[in-house]
Amino acid sequence: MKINPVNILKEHSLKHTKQRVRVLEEIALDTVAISQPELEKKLGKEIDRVTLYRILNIYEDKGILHRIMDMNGTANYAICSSSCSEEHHHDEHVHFNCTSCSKIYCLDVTVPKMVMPHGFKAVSMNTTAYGICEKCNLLVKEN
Amino acid sequence: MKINPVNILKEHSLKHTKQRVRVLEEIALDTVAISQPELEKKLGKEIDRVTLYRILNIYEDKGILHRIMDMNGTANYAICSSSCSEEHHHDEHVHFNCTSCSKIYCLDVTVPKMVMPHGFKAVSMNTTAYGICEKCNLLVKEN
DNA sequence: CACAGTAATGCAATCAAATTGCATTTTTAT
DNA sequence: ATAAAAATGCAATTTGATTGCATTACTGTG
Ligand SMILES: [Mn+2]
Ligand SMILES: [Mn+2]
Ligand SMILES: [Zn+2]
Ligand SMILES: [Zn+2]
Repeated sequence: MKINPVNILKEHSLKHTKQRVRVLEEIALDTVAISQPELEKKLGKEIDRVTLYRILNIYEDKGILHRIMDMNGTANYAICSSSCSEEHHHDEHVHFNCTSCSKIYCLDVTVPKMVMPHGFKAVSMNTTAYGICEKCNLLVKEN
Repeated sequence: MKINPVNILKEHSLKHTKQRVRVLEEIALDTVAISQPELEKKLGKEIDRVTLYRILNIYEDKGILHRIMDMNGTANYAICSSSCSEEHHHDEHVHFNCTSCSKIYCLDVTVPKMVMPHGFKAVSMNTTAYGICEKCNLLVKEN
């Protein structure tokens, strides 16, 4: 699915600025989530650090990006599926966090329904698997 | 199950200091996980901030505590089940993060096995449900 | 139980992440 | 083209975490 930053901005009635377009382009480059530090490094001085924070926050609020926290408390961002909205993120798929390369994948695996104890009402679910990703597994085999 | 801080320290061949005992006591007070900021506040100036960091880290390494990250990237700590070791944490239960009181519960619900895509080898799993906890649900009904 | 070696603690300093305030620049509607 | 509103960049601040080192506390041995 092709990402069109300009359309996305329009759809969410956000002003079209080159910084906002740039951030979406960068995140759309790869299917794996990108961490805030990585993004910062890639964008270098094209975009001010503070502006990046603000853009990421607004994108999350609007349901354009979803944020996945890794075990170090670092934020990672990926483009949301089209069903996400300002009211609710539909991010009910499993994430895979590679302990070798530390990349985070949005897997096409749905989180199974789980029965909560009496009195607990779950409205959303977050599942992350930790282990070795496809690429890292291949690298090991080659050597 | 009753927690005995002194025994726990012995079992893991850690030196017995009043700060270490204090931290375990505090965490054992409640079955819900406690956040680092809360802990810091509760311990006040009994224990230096830096010492607390070091104690929590060593407890996690040793498999005495497990760390649960909330959606803000804040660390929360709970006593591990007895089956946890330095080699491997067995924390395969579901966590419940209340969006109202922000408490994190270790639920007695096991994470169902999920099939990973080809090439991805998961070694551990982390599942957190977000919603309203038992206590907060009761509070709502009362009003 | 004293003592020596070793490890843990507390404090100050440093590093890093995130937020805030405000002047300047950019966008968009008219 | 213009004006109002919003976004950006920069400096300053706040908050969170780590490091180095002198002092203090623990533990095993005699
Ligand atoms: Mn995802
Ligand atoms: Mn737990
Ligand atoms: Zn990998
Ligand atoms: Zn609650």
